[in-house]
Amino acid sequence: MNNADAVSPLLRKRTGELISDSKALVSSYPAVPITVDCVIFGFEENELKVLLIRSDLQFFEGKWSLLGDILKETEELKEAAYRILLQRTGMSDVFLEQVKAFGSPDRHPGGRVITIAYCSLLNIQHHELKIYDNELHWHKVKNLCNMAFDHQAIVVECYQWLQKRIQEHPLAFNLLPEKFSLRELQNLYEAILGVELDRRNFRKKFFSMDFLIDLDQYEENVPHRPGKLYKFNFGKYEINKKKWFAIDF
Amino acid sequence: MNNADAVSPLLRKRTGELISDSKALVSSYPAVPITVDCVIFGFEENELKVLLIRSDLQFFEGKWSLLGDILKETEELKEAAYRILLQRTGMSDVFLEQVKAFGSPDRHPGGRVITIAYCSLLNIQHHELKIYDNELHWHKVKNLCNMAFDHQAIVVECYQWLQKRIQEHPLAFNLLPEKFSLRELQNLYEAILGVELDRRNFRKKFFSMDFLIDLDQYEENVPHRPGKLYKFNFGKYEINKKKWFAIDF
DNA sequence: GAAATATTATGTATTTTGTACGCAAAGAAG
DNA sequence: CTTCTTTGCGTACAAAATACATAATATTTC
Repeated sequence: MNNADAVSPLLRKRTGELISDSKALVSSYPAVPITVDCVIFGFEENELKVLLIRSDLQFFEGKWSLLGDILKETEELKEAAYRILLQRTGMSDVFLEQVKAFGSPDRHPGGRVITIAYCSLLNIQHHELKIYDNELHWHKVKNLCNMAFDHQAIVVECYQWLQKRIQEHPLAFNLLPEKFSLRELQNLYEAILGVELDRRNFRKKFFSMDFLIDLDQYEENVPHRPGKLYKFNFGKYEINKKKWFAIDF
Repeated sequence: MNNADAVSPLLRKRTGELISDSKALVSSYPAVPITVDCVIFGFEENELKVLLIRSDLQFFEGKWSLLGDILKETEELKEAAYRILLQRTGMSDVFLEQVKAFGSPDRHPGGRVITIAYCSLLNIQHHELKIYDNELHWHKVKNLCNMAFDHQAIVVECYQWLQKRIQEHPLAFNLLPEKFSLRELQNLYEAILGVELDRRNFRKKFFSMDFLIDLDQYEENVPHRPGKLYKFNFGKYEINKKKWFAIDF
């Protein structure tokens, strides 16, 4: 860092003269290492899960960490998040959105590091999903503990963000296979929101929105009467978003 | 920047050995200058406004810029935002929330600078509000143009964030005086959301939430029948948030 | 001071949406 | 064939959103 002679815009006296050398200005600014962390959610056995890796810092020995990396010099923030996702899961076409920047001066034991947290949603059963590193594991979001850095707080923020978002937008479908039954969809909402919903009213609500495509196919290998399978009509949703109603809580 | 020998967590080979010197690790990371930018909204003459300053970079001569500053070495992100607010407006007890990080590599002509955008809401008529710098001006959000950096995009994101938020939480009151009439409140919602609402139903909705305190005082110096003045009961809201209903759109 | 005008304040009728159930049909298991 | 579970459809009732009517109170105008 080279901030000895940095003059912040806030303290700079306005002389009427404009700053001509903006490169010199920026070089005088103190700099901070930036990382991007991905909170990758999946849904398995009726539980919301998050993908974590064992920390490779001695300081956090045995603790779990989010999947992150250093931001490259000429890389977009989102680009970095996609890069992490691709390398860790083998998947490229996944839902990804920025949630929040975390920048407490003491959040990293090695000095100040600011991280931008991204939330990602994917289908754990997807055929493209390939997790090579055996230090990677899916963890139930319900009982997280023993996490490195401020990563527990980051997961909590992303989880709350997700709870709000799935009620307002059709994000939840990213966590399911392309074809799903209404029961699977309901289980997902119940698990994420932590509530019990009435089957019949849940069904009625989704049908009234008219975004589900009836595939005229049925579940297989279920130990009960198979339910119909549906697809979400993302195209129709984009055209007429207003018909999306908030889900009960 | 000292990233010649930086090894990203993603590429680091997992040998089973843990990293003991986390300070050396962080020092090897490339670093980026960080700024915090405040999108300060106010409400005046039935219009949403944003506080801007003339850019002091020759590159952006004549263009308008958000109020921002360099992040200090041991400063919390939010702390920096409060510092900017205090120095620019003289106010310390204002609504402030992080909205998004903006980090395109080319958003600053002097080299890469990442900024964390905060949204702030204040009452333009507040007696504590003191704007010293005569390069500072309130601008209508409706017709912004000629802005420096990516600041126009940042304002747009914050505006959209605000539109969503005022429907779900009682943020709007931060833009009004402590005592306000129902008409002022409705004008505020109509201006921010860009819709027309029915007076009688708007009133009914707010009264049914039961968060407004009837002050038994009336408007003064208005050219028509004075309306009753109310205060928002933040305490009651904190206890029973569930009674907040979404406002119409 | 009376009438016209503008705005506040309150109410009601209708429609739409949410909620709580009942029950038949389809498959699985014994 | 009977029992159990789950899907799928329907209906009655309660709550909320919407549209609109009218009275009350102040200012302005003549």
